[in-house]
Amino acid sequence: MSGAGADRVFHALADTTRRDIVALVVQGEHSVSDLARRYPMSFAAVQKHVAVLERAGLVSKHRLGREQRVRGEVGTVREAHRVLDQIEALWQGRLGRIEDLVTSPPIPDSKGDTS
Amino acid sequence: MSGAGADRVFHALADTTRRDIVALVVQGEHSVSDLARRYPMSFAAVQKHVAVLERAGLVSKHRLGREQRVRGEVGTVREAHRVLDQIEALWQGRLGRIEDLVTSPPIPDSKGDTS
DNA sequence: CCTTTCTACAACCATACGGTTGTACGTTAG
DNA sequence: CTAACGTACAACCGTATGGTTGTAGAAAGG
Repeated sequence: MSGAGADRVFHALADTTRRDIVALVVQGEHSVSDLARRYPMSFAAVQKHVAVLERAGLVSKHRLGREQRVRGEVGTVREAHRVLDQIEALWQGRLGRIEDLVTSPPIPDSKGDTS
Repeated sequence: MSGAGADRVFHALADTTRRDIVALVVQGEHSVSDLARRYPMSFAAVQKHVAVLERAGLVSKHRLGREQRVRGEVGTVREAHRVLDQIEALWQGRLGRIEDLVTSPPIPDSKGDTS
C-alpha cells in the first residue's frame, strides 16, 4: 500500500466514529443497521462511514439474508502499521544512513558513499 | 491521544505530500522553503501542509536566523502506532473473551426475551 | 540605504466531506 | 398481497480542504 491507498486508509481512520466502527467489527461481524443503532446519527450517515471504510479496505461486507454483515480487515490495519514503521525506521537511522530495513528499496546499491 | 487528537494525526497523515514531509524531517531538519522546493506546488501550499502537521503534533518548528527549521516528532507517530495496536489487539482477542464486554452480542436463544 | 530571501497570512475558488431527508428495492413475516 | 425491515442511493446543504495569488514583515547581503 502506498500513495492513494495509504491516503484512503489514513483518511478513513481520521474520524472517531469510523475508528470505533473498525474497533467493533474486528471483534465480530455486525450488520449495518446494528452499527447505525450505536451512533447518534442517521442510518445513511453510518452507511457512508462504512462505505469509506470499505473503499479503504478496512472492512468488507457480505450479505446474510437481508442483512449486510460488516467485518474488519485487520490486514489493512497492519499495512497502515507498516507505513508508520517505515517513518520510525527513518528516524532511527537519521544519524547514519538508511539501513536495509523493510523499506521499499531492496537494492543493496554498492554506491560507495564517501569515496 | 484519542478522539480529536487522533483525528488530527490521521488526517495529517492522509496525504502523500504530508507523509513525505514527515519522512524527510524525521531524518533531519529542513527549512520550509527547503521543503517547498521539493514539491510541484506553491510555497504557500507547502506552508499549509506544514501547518497541518504542526497542529497534529507530527512536526515542530523553531527559528534559526531567518529560517524556520522543521523537525519531525516521532513520538506522535508512535502514538498513532499505538492506536493501531489497540485495534489489532481487539482482533487478536476476538475469539477468547466474549464474556464481559460491552459488545452486546445478540443472545442466541429466546430472541423475544429482551426486556 | 535598497534588494533579496524566508516566512506569514489573507482572500479567493473548486471540490470534497459529513451530515440530513427522501425515495426505491429486495427480503422476511403475517 | 401487504407490511416491516435492512439496505442502497440520490439530492441537498453548510463547512472544511487543498490549491492558487497577492501583500507584507523580518533577517541577511550588496
